[in-house]
Amino acid sequence: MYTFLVVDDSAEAREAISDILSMEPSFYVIGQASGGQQALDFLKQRKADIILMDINMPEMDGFETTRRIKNSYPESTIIMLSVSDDVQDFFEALKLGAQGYLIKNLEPDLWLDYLRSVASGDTPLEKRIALRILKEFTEGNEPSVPEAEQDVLTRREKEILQYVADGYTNRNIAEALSISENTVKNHLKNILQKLHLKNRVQLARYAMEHENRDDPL
Amino acid sequence: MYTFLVVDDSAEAREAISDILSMEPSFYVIGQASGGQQALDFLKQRKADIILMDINMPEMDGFETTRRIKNSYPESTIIMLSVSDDVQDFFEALKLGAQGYLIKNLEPDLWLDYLRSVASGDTPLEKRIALRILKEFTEGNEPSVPEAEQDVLTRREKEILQYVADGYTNRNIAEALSISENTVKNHLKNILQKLHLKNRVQLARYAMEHENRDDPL
DNA sequence: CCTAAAATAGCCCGAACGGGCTATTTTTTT
DNA sequence: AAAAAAATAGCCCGTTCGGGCTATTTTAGG
Repeated sequence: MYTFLVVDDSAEAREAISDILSMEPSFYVIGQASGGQQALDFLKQRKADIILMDINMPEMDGFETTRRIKNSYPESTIIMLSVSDDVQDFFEALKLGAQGYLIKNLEPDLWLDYLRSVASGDTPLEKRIALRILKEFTEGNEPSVPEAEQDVLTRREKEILQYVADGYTNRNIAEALSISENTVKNHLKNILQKLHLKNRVQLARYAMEHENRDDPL
Repeated sequence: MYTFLVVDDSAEAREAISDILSMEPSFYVIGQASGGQQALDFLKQRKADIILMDINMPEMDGFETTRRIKNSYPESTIIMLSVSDDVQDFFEALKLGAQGYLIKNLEPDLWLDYLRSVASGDTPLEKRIALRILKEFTEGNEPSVPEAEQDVLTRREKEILQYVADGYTNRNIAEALSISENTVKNHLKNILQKLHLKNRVQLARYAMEHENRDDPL
């Protein structure tokens, strides 16, 4: 008996996913959400064993939603869904603490296999399974492991992030570093994009949680 | 030999303060700053033993500047200056970790007495001294201790603060709580004022640092 | 019951933010 | 020396913030 919440902005997609899930007798879809906010609202009322979360959604994307759900319910199990086999997205999902990553147009059988293994909680191997499935779509690519996976931010970007976390405005940062406010904004845009975050408060959270101890660069 | 940095937006005030300090041979004013940012910039170059910080300044007020200085240099000694004998301000200063609070139009002798005692580091009694001086101006007032001094925020305000710290926009918060965005903004304004902070990033910091463990309200 | 505090909501307005662009210079790497 | 990455800077434009107001309704406390 495993309960699912399906989060996707497309109603057709939600139906298609529910159909696949219905092929496994022990899987129950107890809710569908058309967006991140809806998902959060749903979870306030009722918990699901496994949350299937589309990445590409307007308003609040799957990364952000996952971040918030994990923030409120760290123990929740989230599988992220995407049409793409983007390695960056995949690692981003893992970084956010998602339990898995599924490419949408895989065979239903593969989905069920995967979800059964997640549900049964054989879970230290989750990542291996995800990798295996992902590999089906990336064979012929680079060795996939893009290094430290934390050093996405450049030195300057980390510096600016620290100022943001200290509550500086863009203008303040520009003054402190003797550069133009436009440059600060550019860095900010890049940082937001790289970290899949949406505003400077979330950046501040990120900075405090990752607490780059005295950036030993 | 004690070095001082005087922070005040008024040049006349800085001069007056420096004049008082010059009456004590072991006191040296090594710098003046006309604003919070200037003070921070100065401290990047040179440290002062004691920082005299005016509270009422445009741009970045004394509370905010103190918060940042304490953030970067927790060991620094800061005395906050004000024309008022506002009890709230006084406690706010202590809360931010300032070592003292001086009312501007006190007798120079009292200033020197006070600063000598701070400088000599007899310092657990700092607060007592500050209180004594403050008392000269509050005699005839209420028993001055305004309770827990932490419960400034109402239940609702704490709730909203939490959302802010989670990176929600005002609109998001309004939706999550089913109230108007205007109301959220009103709460936000009140919170900012009560905590003497300037923007939501600083609120996020505050929230995370004070980590209301599961608000047991 | 009555009153003070809190929560709700609106308006105006300037400042700050964030996204989407292009483009040049500097630094690093190959 | 050439190529790639990073840092700099600008522009436009719509959204979000934050401050200053007033005002009504709800909730608590005396």
